[in-house]
Amino acid sequence: MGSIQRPGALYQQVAAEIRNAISAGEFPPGAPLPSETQLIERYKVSRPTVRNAIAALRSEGLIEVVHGKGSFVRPTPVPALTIHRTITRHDSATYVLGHRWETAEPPQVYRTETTAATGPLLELGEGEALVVADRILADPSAGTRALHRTLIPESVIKGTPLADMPDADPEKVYAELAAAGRDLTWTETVSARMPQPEERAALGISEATPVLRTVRVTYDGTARPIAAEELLVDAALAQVAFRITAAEDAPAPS
Amino acid sequence: MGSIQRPGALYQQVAAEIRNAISAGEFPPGAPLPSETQLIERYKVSRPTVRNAIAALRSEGLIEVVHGKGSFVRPTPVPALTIHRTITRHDSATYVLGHRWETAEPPQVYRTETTAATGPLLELGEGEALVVADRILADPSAGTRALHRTLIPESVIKGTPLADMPDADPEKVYAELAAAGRDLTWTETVSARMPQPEERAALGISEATPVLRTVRVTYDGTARPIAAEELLVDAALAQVAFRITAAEDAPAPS
DNA sequence: TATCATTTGTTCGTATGTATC
DNA sequence: CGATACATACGAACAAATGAT
Repeated sequence: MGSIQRPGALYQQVAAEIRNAISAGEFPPGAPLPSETQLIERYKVSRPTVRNAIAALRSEGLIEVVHGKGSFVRPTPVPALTIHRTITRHDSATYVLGHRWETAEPPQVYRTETTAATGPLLELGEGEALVVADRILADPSAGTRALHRTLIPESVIKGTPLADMPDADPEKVYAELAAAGRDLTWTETVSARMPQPEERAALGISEATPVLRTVRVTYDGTARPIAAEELLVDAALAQVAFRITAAEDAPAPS
Repeated sequence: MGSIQRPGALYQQVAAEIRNAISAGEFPPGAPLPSETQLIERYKVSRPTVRNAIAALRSEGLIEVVHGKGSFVRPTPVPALTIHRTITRHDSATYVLGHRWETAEPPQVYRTETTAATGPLLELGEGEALVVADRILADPSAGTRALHRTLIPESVIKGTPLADMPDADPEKVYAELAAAGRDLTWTETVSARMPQPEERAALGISEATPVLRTVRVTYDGTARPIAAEELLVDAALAQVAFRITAAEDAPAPS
């Protein structure tokens, strides 16, 4: 299936170098990359090799190339359009984001701080203390895997039993929070993007295949959300389905 | 933005030829494409040109290339995994799949027959009569467009007022069906894939960007669905959000 | 308006490495 | 092991888009 390109290939090395330079901030979002000629000099490779590296970054959605101008770091896409639905939960199964998964590997739990990527999820600024749990889930019957991440602000956990069991299942987390008398509501958002190289490797995703990203944010009636869950699955193998029934007081949809 | 590659480029012509050959059935799903050497002879072009064409088809997700073996037509991905949710509709706005759109161009309505792609949506075999309406929708405030398609079996329309107004808005369709005494329920499915070249052009989607595909299937309690809607939007610009509240009799989710 | 330098796009040629059968 | 097929890499030349002169 997903033909694994040789990682030691010259153009892959160049692509990795540029990738690192971007994440290191040398080329911030929107900034132009060095021209092909400059990259040739910088890395002492031929033009086909440079172009191959650029093509790899392009197909990851990391950069954008404009004929006659140059290559530019693609800004993190902020969805300008959100298609909203308001729904009421009726299902009771203890599923992770609506599906029963097995945990393929022990969860990785760590403390960190909110970043520009994770902060907005929880409506927090950058640099706030955060407890993160990463899981690799598996559905053996479908032969699929998924990446699951739970993010909870440390301020929410502090003083609760959760502080002593940071590797708890999401279900237990919600049960604890509900037991603490919180009245929970949720928002779920479905989006899609091209996977990053590590995500492709972890999920075994073949090229030109996007990932579905489902984010669930939990509220308890206070100003800020108290937790966020993120689920990444191969979009070629998985979909998210909603069975809908009209409430008696609701007219027909559309 | 989306740097439009020159359509007249040699490798684009070759890519188009292969694309046509695939959709014409010369290379069915799973079948191997001719080798690079054979393509060089067939189209009288150089190896880089052939490889460029193959790279284009790869990035569309149309073919899969295996080192040392060959290129193969990728079978239409059937989602092996569906993440299910059951929800109750409470919103009443007359939106198209939950969002207010403007119709950018007059809808294109035509009669056709179900295919291997459209048949399963309505749980019909191939060759059943179908009324299809294609729309290009726009959200000027977000600067985004969407492709919307309505599919209704002719057997459902026959004898109803809809037979005389095939270009009706989806809202009117549901209103008519509900007025006919049908008790409607719906299923919505969110998936993602790489756009086809025409879809990319119609939506102005930049490369390496997937499209979100939302499909709504309408049931009326009988065995088969009576209508299907399909909405395609740029996944970099749009997301689908569900605001969730727990029913009083429902436990916490997940 | 026209021209020019810069930058990316396209196309050829050639050679060698590596996976598959 | 050999034949076939795709992957990587270099060199070279011209075309086309962009922005500044």
